Amino acid sequence: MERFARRLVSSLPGLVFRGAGEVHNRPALAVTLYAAALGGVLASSFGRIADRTEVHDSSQETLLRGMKEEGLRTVERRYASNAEIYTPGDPADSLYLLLSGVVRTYKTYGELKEATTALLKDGGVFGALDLTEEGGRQQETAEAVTEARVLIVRKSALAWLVRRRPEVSFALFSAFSERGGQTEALHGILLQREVTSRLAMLFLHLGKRFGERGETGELTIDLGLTHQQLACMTASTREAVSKAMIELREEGLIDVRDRKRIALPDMLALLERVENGSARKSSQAASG
Amino acid sequence: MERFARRLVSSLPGLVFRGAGEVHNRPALAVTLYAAALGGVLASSFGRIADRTEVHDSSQETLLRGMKEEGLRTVERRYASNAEIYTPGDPADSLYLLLSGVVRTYKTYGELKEATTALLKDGGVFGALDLTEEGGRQQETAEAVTEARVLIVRKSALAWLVRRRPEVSFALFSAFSERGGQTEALHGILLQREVTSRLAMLFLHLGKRFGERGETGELTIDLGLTHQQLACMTASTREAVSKAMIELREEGLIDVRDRKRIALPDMLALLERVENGSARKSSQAASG
DNA sequence: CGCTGATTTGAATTAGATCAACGATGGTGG
DNA sequence: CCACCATCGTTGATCTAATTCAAATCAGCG
Repeated sequence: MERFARRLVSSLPGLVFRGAGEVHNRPALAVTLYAAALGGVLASSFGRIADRTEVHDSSQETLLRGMKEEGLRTVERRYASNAEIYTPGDPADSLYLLLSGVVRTYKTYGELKEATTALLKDGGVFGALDLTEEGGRQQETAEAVTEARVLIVRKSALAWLVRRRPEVSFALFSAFSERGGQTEALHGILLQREVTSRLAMLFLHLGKRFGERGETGELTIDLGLTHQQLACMTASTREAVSKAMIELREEGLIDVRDRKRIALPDMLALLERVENGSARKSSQAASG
Repeated sequence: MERFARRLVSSLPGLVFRGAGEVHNRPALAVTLYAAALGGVLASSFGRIADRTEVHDSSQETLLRGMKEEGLRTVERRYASNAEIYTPGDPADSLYLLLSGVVRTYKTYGELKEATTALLKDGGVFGALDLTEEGGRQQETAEAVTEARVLIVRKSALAWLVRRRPEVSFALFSAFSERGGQTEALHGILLQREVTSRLAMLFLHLGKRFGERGETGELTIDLGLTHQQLACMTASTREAVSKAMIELREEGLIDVRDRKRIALPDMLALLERVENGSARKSSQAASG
């Protein structure tokens, strides 16, 4: 798949994939690399399926099978839409496996402001991601976006399982790094200066993770997100999101269907929009 | 220590630690929680020592001992200050353990702009943090800030070791979650709207991780950071950092000693500054 | 139908980026 | 040891983007 993405990317004007060692501080570098990161999605737009999620799913299966076969005590719980799963201060002695549905985690900053830190779909793992600190507490809030089924496992039980079945640790590593990728993506969003770019970046990210491919082959994000929610994910305001959405819509980069279904006709154009938007005002080769 | 932090925090006006379930959308909540997270540092300002790093160090020892005893093939390498350890596109088939010195990882955005994503000290682990994807590539650049000794281990070798010695996986979990905490902290910084707040947040973070306690009991950050470097860590500019620094200095929240030694006389006041700075302009109870 | 919440628009204000310029600093090589 | 140069810190003027505030429109729903 990576080969495929490389071919795909290098077939576009201004996007050249370079090998290791050649990639220092060149124009359009960020586009290139991010395009490579988007490889799964881009490739699947040509009829192929991203393999990242498959890998991940299989590792979750490994984990679930291991837990089952060793008779680990787990609790499966259902949460209605908007229900809180845990809040800051709750003991962080368990890990949460999302079996179905969508869950988001967020932090509150300022007095009333909240920022979404991650959006998870089935197969995701959340809760403070470490097995060592038993006495820790949650630092953020997790809430169900859609109805969700969650499997709750004590970290101590998981630690026991890891000792007994080392291979499940790989499932955990995989889940952790998946989560790491999420937060990395959030950086990609927050580091953009302009609201429009941040929003574009967010859509790229959401499209990659939650996009559904319709009949026409277009990727659509159908999470029923309000402008307020988008503002929370881009560290911005409702109004600014409204304006940025209109801007992106007029440029044909996104397309809002009936109610809150966001279609992404051209992810690469969207990506270039991000680049150009921020490239316009970049200066001062930084050395810090 | 947590109990201690709680007592400490709740002894301050406006800062009340609440138990689980009581912590929904209350004023000063973020202060409370962040103060709890800072517990180690705050507590140590009363003569106690943060335990987080100790735990971490011991887990790295476990890892090193395991690698040694099983005869894992590793490469130890020295890097001069400012030397590049890897760049984007390099194969991500190894993990890097920082034995001594300081290393930073950064990404380039736009054409010339770079953003520091993590600052690591001895005991830190870097490189793409997953053991599963062998074929992946680095997405960011790692460079030595000070002279650094780095131990490089193949992921495949590490995977073998995990299977053979399940306990080392805990060391890896610990290292990964440490890194996760780093990126979380970065979010805390980037989510602040104002440069002054972002800078204050950065100092809190750096103080927590790199602060040295002098004779007077003050925490000082002595990394020789330039304004340009601070700008890179706060997604801002040199000039804006200059102004923000002066502002913080005039408020007595930081104190710059001879050359580039930043002293933090009162971490909690700094924290409240972040809160108030953003509280002034918070509105719209968010539900997204 | 009137309510509530979401979206959109506009005007005023402000924070910060940008650009330019200056002295200070520190390291380099002659 | 000194001249040179690059980087750093600071300041001010200008300009743009985004927040803030206010208000109108629109949607679904009891």
